[in-house]
Amino acid sequence: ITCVFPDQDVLGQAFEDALEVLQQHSDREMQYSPGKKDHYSISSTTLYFYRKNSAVDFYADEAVYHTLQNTPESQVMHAAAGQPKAGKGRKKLRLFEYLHESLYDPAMANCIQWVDKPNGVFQFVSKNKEKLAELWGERKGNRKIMTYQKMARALRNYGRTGEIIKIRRKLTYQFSAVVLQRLAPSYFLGKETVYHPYIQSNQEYQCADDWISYNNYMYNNGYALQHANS
DNA sequence: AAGGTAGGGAAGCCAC
DNA sequence: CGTGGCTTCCCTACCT
Repeated sequence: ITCVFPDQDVLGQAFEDALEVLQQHSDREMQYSPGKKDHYSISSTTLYFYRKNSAVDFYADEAVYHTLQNTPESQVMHAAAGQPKAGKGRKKLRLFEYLHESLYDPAMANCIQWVDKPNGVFQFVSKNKEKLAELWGERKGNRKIMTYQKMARALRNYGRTGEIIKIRRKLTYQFSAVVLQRLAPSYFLGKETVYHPYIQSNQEYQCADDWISYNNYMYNNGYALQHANS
């Protein structure tokens, strides 16, 4: 497992949290490789782990801000040695996992962004959303090229299960609290005070200018804050 | 008016 | 063979 933290300035605390949690698992399930620690000072911050027991489904690789595609092949091979990339034990990547991963990838920041990170609200960038969709299609190995329209169709299916719901704003969606917690366990482990799992009054957050203008938008249009129709 | 965004039925694909 | 999770196609509606 290779965990890449591309921007330590942004993810500094998250990185420390993840490191702590992963190290807690070191003895039993995971072997932490401290020899690579000098990578920390480089722009790309990388943690290397390998699984002691392949039966243990430790989900940190998908969950914690990794961007495998930015990792040099040699490093990937090194980290993934002895563990087939698409073997039996490996679950197929889900769309919401890919989106979550992209949200933590600075290289994707021109395609997808958080609007309200603690509540899992995110938004596609109109100009570059097709690029994100294309990459998703490539990742899945689809026959035809993936488009935003088709990807959004899949997103609409999430609405039925509630994994991701549509926010009444252009290109904006929200992960459910359950999905959010499943996707970033290290963000919450031992950090209960940080996360508020339910939608709450907005004065508690002022995440971004965007969030404020979002509230203004909702207010001016007379929309309820959440779940306008259900 | 036209293009962008959104919703959803229906059938197809494919790994498991 | 059945099912889950999309993927592909297509039609409609609304908004700017």
